[in-house]
Amino acid sequence: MKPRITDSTKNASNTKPKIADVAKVAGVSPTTVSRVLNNRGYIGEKTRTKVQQAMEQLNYFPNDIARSLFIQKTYLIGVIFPTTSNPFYGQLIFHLENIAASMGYKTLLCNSQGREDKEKNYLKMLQRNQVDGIIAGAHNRRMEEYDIPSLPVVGVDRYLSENTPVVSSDNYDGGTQATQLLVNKGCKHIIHINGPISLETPANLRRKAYEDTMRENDLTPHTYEVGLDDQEKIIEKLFDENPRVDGVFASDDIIASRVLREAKNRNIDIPSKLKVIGYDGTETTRLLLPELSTIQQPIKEIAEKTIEILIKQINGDNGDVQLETMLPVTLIESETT
Amino acid sequence: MKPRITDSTKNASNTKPKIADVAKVAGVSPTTVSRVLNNRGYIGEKTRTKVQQAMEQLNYFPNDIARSLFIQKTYLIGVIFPTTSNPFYGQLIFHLENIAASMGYKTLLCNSQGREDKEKNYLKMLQRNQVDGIIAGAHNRRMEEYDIPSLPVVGVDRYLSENTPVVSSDNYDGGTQATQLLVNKGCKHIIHINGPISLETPANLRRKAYEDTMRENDLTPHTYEVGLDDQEKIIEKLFDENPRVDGVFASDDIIASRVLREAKNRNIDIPSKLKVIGYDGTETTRLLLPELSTIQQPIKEIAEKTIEILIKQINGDNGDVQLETMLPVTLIESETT
DNA sequence: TTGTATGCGTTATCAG
DNA sequence: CTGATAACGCATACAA
Repeated sequence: MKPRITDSTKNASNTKPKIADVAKVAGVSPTTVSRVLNNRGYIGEKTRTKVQQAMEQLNYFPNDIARSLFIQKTYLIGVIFPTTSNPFYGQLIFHLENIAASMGYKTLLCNSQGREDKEKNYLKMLQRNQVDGIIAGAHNRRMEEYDIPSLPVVGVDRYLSENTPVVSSDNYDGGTQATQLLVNKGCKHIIHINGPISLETPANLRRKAYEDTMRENDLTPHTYEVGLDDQEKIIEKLFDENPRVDGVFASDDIIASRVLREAKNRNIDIPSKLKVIGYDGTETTRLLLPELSTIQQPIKEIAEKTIEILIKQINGDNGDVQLETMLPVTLIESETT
Repeated sequence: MKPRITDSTKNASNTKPKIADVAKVAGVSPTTVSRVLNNRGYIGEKTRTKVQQAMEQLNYFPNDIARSLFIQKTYLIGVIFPTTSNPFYGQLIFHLENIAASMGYKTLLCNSQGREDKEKNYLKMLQRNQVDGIIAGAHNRRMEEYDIPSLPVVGVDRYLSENTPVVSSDNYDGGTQATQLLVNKGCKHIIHINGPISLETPANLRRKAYEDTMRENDLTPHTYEVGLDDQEKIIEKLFDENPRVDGVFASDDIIASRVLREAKNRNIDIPSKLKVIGYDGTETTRLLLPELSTIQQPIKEIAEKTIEILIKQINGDNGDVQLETMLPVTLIESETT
């Protein structure tokens, strides 16, 4: 009952055809084949079609490895982030790959999991693979490993090293809008939750904006720092230590969702007793937790700007790349405020 | 105030050092350098250290492109899925890349967005790049394009072509468990929501299991088909047409979350009036929507098995690869049932 | 308009 | 134990 495997007429021999094979079939020289492949120089119409037919017949695919070796360019970019599993990075990487592909670049994916050793290994791997550029938003502190001579690098929401361009959302404005919204809604005891301040990231501006806005409104700022694995514990502590808390600005939507959960556990009504606002506003979060108010990052625009700057650098236009780009955020007011 | 850029002592010239450069510095032949690089053949201890020092000094990185060209192997695998933005694919791709990396393979990322034209382009791109293998779970129907002579391919939850191995969760068992749970909880009017049946995917077994289980319990199965863009509309229709519905088995958690939302809009209490169960159980869903009961796929195990089969094929062990692998699911009972 | 020869950086073969 | 040489598949300078 198994369907028999029909003999493919495409390619009798099992080795991949190369330019020389195409040339032989078409009755021309390898150079000519290369010419029709790249539309370079003058070629007769008849020879062109002859060659194209030969390529069809042999099911020929150009070998980009050999080509890369010769032209000294791979059209490969490395993309290093903690994990595609996270909705923000997943969506960001989707757009990065998508835009890169539309410009002829291919994406080598690296999930560093926030581990410095992995990140360094990936960096070496990418260099061995002769990538044309690197996009990263992955690690803890500045790494001199990112100072690679003549290898363009762009950071997303992370300062990678001196002189490495960074693209991010307008974190200060986002932090201000989030905090001010809670204030406007009458919250008096507003707490901020953020990642460790030791991470040198533009996202720290969210915290600064929070603190500034609190002070401008004669309120006392209070920030809790969380890591990746201690979020639940810290949030419990937050509630234990601050029974009067009536507003929380979480630096991302995952943390915000954990706050909502803990509030539910404690029978604290949202939003009458406690208002919560997050940050990111990914598609997935909007879908699964639409009731969460949040500051939405312009993820697609961040990706576009990042690729634009990277490719500008790859092409040697180093003159007019700005070191820091901040894109506008959008306040999404929903049911938790 | 700008910090001055300290002259790097690593590499004065701006061109990447190659084996010949290392050889020159170490005072040996390129062959010898290659030998210490690959630990091949016999090498004197002194020459080895001499060479290693030279590599350090020049900050030498082997050129994997050139190496690939010679050894006829790239250690590259192509990964084609609709989008990393989706929590299920994001998590799956994370594990795939992670495991591949641990085995020395690099991942070329392709987001096909469910579009056949994009998928075909990616397939060509991957072949031009001489990938050693392809993992895909991306498209609508079988494509003969996946029948590539001597290029290993493994599908995840998708039948790609005859003779292409597939790895998936045990969809039939998952569908049975989900449906039976609703039945056990007393639901009489259980509706199933699934993707178009025209997709030739093992996930269709979820539907079959639902239908079989319903009949075994003397209930009438009723399935609504949704695409990517019409989910909200179809779900509204479902409620309009079935006022007595008291149970919904959605074929993924995103759909399930939309059902929950619509139920809320209509003031239908969950779970007393309506019970809902989804499918996937990704980290993100569990985090953002923990109240949702679901059938959890063993995503990491799926990734492991997929890579195992792919690499087995890459290594030419074609004998004992099974065409279809189904991994066990886990019922997560939460608050929506 | 087309063909010949060379080299991209690496490794394997074979000789010393 | 080490070195010279050819070849992987391709694209360019140069020749015809």
